Amino acid sequence: MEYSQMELYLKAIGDHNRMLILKYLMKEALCICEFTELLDMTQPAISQHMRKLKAAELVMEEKRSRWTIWSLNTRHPQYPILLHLLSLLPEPERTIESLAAEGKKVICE
Amino acid sequence: MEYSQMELYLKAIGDHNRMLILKYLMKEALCICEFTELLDMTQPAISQHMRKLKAAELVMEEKRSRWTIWSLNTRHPQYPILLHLLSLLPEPERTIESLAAEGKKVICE
DNA sequence: TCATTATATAAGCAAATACTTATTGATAGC
DNA sequence: GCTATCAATAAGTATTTGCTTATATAATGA
Repeated sequence: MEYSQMELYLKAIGDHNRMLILKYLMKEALCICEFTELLDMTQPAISQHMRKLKAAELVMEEKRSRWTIWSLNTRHPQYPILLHLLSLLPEPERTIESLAAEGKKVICE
Repeated sequence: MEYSQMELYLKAIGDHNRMLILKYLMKEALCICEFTELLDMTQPAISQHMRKLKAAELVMEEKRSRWTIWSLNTRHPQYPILLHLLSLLPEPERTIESLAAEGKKVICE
């Protein structure tokens, strides 16, 4: 692995919000509009984060009509390391389920 | 592990020059003046990098008279992960031995 | 076809980062 | 005590990063 690749990889993971994104994706595939509610962030901010995670090949996207569904790239050579790192982190407070209770449940497809 | 801790940890590792520093420290403890030659960087730049690695508890320092000897923190809870990540990287081109051949061998202690 | 929805992209801004030159602080040797 | 050496720190600069508001693009539904 090139140094530049490792730098891209670790920098992609090593951001507070992107770690949260990855923690959520461990459970299930999600779309941007779900993340905007879960993380209380603007759509472009989420989109930029996904662009970085995609560039590092940590996530994959699937277009489903007007929705883009994001999931973890389980085929990544270092996927087990990522899982290990993420397992060290606390579970995020909000869940898709708690969004419903807040009346913020979004519907993707 | 707190999210902020993980961020500090990954950001500390995720820099090209700091990865090189860590690769060298896998082999042996070294001082700033050795790094300045190995990495062809200024002393303050190296010092700032060591400050970041120390803040993330990845390295430890030992003062020996006028020299500060740096070594990996093998007691770090995630030390095995660090070793694994570093093992994925190519060996640095310069070595302490090649410095001698270049007439740049420095003497610490 | 037009309006709506989802999201990528553009442009700009503030903060963080990696570097530099200069200075300061600590230690050793004479 | 003075001088030399090593390295931490200060201050400044250029670049990168994470965010915003605005806009463009793509897909769906009426």
